[in-house]
Amino acid sequence: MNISTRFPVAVHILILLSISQPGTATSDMIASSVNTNPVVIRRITGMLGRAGLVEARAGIAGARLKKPLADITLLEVYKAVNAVGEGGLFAVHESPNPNCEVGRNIQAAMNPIFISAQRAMEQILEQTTVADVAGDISQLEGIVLPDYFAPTNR
Amino acid sequence: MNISTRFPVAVHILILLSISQPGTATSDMIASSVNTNPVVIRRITGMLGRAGLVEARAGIAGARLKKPLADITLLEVYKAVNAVGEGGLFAVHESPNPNCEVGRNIQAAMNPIFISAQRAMEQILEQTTVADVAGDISQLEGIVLPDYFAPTNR
DNA sequence: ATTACGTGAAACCATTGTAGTTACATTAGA
DNA sequence: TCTAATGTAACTACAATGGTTTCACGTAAT
Repeated sequence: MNISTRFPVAVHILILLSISQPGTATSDMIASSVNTNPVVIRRITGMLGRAGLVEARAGIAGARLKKPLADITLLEVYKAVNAVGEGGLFAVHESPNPNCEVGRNIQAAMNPIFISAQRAMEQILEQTTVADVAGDISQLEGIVLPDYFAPTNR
Repeated sequence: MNISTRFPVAVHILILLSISQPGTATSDMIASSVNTNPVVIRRITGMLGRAGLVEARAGIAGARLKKPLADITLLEVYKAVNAVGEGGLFAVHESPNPNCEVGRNIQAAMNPIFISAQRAMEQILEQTTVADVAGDISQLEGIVLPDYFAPTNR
């Protein structure tokens, strides 16, 4: 299995919000860029709102960023959309046999490795901001974007 | 979503195979330690066999390790059981709108980050062998196991 | 040879997460 | 008031996972 597309879609949404004139990035408009249904966009925008990354109010077109993109790491977005569920990235097999020496210790033995592997992955996401991604896009386009898209410390 | 339990179960299987007398670790016996169905064990053992980590033959009880546990990294096991599917750890939203500057570049912009995040996670798995896990188990048990369980370079 | 045991594999099912879709109440603003 | 947009619930389709049954086949012991 792999990590939900909510994650890249959320990044897509944030970038669109930042480059759009206020009130123009409706869920319909965003959906046509992402190529999905507006309700999917509203669901994800809602998660971003609950995480404090954007502010969206019913009836008002277009959500508003609550932070500049340069202050939003990919890790924040990833967590906002619950990209990896409760139990962590790695699933464990439940209730192995406590009467077997392997069964009763395997989870304790593997857990630290799972934790550090997941953290290693998340640390990469933490080192990049959404502004970095937007900057890469503008480079790919050969377009000059405002200052706040300047790449950070990569 | 999270990574399949096939991964920890496969590690469990390998350790059981190594500490069992030859021919005693049947899929039934392993299943009772893992607490699942014997067919699930055979399915996973089959994947380990196709990856060259064990050798199992129909009619012969218990698979045989083809390498010492100290020579099997967790990454090898993880790949053997196809813990992360074809598309990689991170899913991308398909066919975003090519008429939008964000839509037509978002994948190219995010892909390198996805790649390196996944690789960071996998590198942790590569640094640990199944023998290390077995060694941790024996430590938790306070049991002394044969030399080939000695922890490697952690 | 027959029998018992174990593996390999196919087939089926229930569960879960994801994403798409429809429908509708609610809110802001012209 | 009317329009447009959001928030949310509900339903659907689909895929991956893991459990289960069933059966053919291989091995080994009697």
